[in-house]
Amino acid sequence: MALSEMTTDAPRRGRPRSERSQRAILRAASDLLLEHGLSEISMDAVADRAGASKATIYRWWPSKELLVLDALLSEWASGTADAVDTGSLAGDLHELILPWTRQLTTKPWGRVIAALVASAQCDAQFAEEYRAHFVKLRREPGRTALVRASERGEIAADTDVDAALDLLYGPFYHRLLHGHAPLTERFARTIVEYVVAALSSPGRERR
Amino acid sequence: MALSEMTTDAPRRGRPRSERSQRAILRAASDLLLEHGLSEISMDAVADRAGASKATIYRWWPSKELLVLDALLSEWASGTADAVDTGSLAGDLHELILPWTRQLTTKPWGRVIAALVASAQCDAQFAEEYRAHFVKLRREPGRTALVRASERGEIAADTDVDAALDLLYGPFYHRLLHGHAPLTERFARTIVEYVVAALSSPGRERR
Amino acid sequence: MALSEMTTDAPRRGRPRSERSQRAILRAASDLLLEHGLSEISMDAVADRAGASKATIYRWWPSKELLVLDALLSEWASGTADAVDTGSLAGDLHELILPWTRQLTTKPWGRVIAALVASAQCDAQFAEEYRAHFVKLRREPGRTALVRASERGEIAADTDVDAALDLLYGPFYHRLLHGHAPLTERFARTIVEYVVAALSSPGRERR
Amino acid sequence: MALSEMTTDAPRRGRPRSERSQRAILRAASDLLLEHGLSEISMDAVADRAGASKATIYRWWPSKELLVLDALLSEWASGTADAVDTGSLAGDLHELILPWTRQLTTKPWGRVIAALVASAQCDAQFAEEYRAHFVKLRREPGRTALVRASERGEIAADTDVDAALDLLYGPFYHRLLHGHAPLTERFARTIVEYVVAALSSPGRERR
DNA sequence: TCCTAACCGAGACGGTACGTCGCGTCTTAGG
DNA sequence: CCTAAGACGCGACGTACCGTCTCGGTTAGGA
Repeated sequence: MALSEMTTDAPRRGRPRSERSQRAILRAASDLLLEHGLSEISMDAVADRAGASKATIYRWWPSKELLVLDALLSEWASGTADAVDTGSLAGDLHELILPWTRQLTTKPWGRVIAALVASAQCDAQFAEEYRAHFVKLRREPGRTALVRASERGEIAADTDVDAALDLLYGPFYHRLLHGHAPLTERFARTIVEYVVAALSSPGRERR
Repeated sequence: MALSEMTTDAPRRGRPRSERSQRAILRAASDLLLEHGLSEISMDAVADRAGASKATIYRWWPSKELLVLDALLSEWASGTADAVDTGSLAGDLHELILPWTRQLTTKPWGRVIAALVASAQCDAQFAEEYRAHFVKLRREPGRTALVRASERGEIAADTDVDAALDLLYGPFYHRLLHGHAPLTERFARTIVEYVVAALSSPGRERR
Repeated sequence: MALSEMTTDAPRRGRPRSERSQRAILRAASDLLLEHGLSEISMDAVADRAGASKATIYRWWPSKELLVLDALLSEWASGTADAVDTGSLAGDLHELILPWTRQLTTKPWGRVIAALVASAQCDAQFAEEYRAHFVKLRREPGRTALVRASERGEIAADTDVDAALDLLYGPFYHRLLHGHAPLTERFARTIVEYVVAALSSPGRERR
Repeated sequence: MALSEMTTDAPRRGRPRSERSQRAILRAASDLLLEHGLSEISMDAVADRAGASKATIYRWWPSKELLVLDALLSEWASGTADAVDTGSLAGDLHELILPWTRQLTTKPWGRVIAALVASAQCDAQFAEEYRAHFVKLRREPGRTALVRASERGEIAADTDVDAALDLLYGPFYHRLLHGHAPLTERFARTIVEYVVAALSSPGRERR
């Protein structure tokens, strides 16, 4: 509902928007998304399953991609989980990464995200929307943790934070999207360990 | 041509396959791919531009995805570039990564690859084909370099090679697919540096 | 419109069928039919000329044959011309046959009908539809005239009415479909004369 | 074989035409014709079933229609049956009509002929070929019989022979092509009887 | 005994049309 | 003003035939 809510201050006249339809549409989209790929689901099918009309969907969501993005967000409504300060970089990153990977692997969201990533390639506007809600949302807490670690002197002051964030998140997206190996908890711990080691390497510190 | 070539030893009967058509089709696919996204290009358009008939395309490529994969491979025909032994892990990884990122950034292949990644989510067979030709092809030289580094004692013997490879390649795919930051040479150098630092960290070695 | 109209009493929901499209499609079909043979016209061409979409055509007519049949009927909408009672068999048959042959010869319907006849050979359902709307529609007034003549004693009571109707209509269809000779008014008069002679022959009456 | 035989006097060099293929093709065409309609059979299917190549078919028959016509003629190779002089018009017509209707009804040739008739509508050259081999072939003996009857004084000297032939054959083609009633022997006898009555009607003679 | 012309099968080729499906828009009636 | 229903124009899908075109082989007569 995050995306389709355009809060106008005007005291809306006429029949109000049906919450029932809205929920049914997002639910239908989510369900179909887990069964098929984004390109395999049709607006007709969503409308059908939701018992809604296509016109109603298009009235509130300008495209299939944004509908799906909204459906995804409404499924993951919780979970922003502002960075907890555990006192160490390793601890902070664990707190960020482990719940996130668990969320990613409970259901086949990988293909949904992959499809959104693909859609984003041809639609700059949607790309921005997607990045704002998916990528940055996760990176910002990570950035906070890195800055804290830098202030504590745990990592170098001249650390390339953006590259470091890519070093952290990249491996997960890589496995999620390419599927060449599973996204296990063990893998998550290993990556966090490597990232911490990379950034806190004495060799770098001395430079 | 890698994919559509099924070398049968049997003495081919009937009219032989037209190499001209084959090339024209792959070229048309490549060209269109650089102009539009995978989902925006139609088989009709490819056939039209290639001066071929749709039937001919479907005779040799079972799906748009495999055609596009083939087109991509034929564009990048060269470039496997077996791992050069420079004597150091950092040198080896540079030799692998820098030419590859240069190749990725000369043309807008990002969206093509993203679309292929998306397609792979819903088609296990294509996913395997894609991974074999795109992902593994790049990982194997990296694996070789890591094994050499391990044998030289440059990195720990118990290094998780698969995770390390994801640590190396993940950040590049991340930026390529999400587009939140550019794939610069500077970025490549930084990531290689971090990866080397992560694996050769004295803290790890002593353990 | 006769064929594609399924009058349901239910209070029609949703957007109503577009009469404009319907008319344009039938018109396009008629026009193309007069220029080419049934097998030369394509649904694409009909859709194009009608400014309609193929889906709309297929929504209302299950096959090209039924569309063409409908187009033909809508062109000949009038003209059933219930048998007029002129007091004599010869007069009645003239009233039936002459306007009909004029209708048949004003435009090149011959090849259209021939094509429909051919199509009917392979599709029993369409054959029935065709016969009901084309053949029987004309035979019934003829049958009425014959029965009247029989009641008047003009022809034998034991006349084989079906054979007599074939004797009457067969020669016209023969020339129409085979084209070995023209369907002139003179020919029509001659056939009617022969048929009346055949049925009212004293030789037969006495038997 | 009648149609595809262009007897050149030149002493053909090279490999002679394969009679085996020719027979197989005609047989395949006949078989498929009895199972499906002309428009349902494809040259590919004929080639396949005959174990021949499409090129071979097109080398000898310029179109599907002419191939089918040839196949039909080769099935009915015999049967021209020059008019027998029985001494009476009724007898002569019986001799002509009864064997012919028997031939027409033994197998579902009706639809084949109907399809040829339809094809003839759009191809004047084929139409002529068809009429020459199918229609005229039957009409000529009929014409002979009528002329004899006229000379004997059995029918009027001013009889319109062409119309009379249409009166005779039309009803059969009508039932054959429209299928509204069966082509029984009883029907044949009735039509012949009516035709004789029509032509020999005293009313006409005296006029 | 070769040579070579004409045939043969197999099967790929550029096309055209098929009938279906999904898109995003529209036009109804009704809450 | 919103909703469900559903028809609309559009355009791509993957398939089936069309008639043509190479191929490698085969089968004759003439050299």
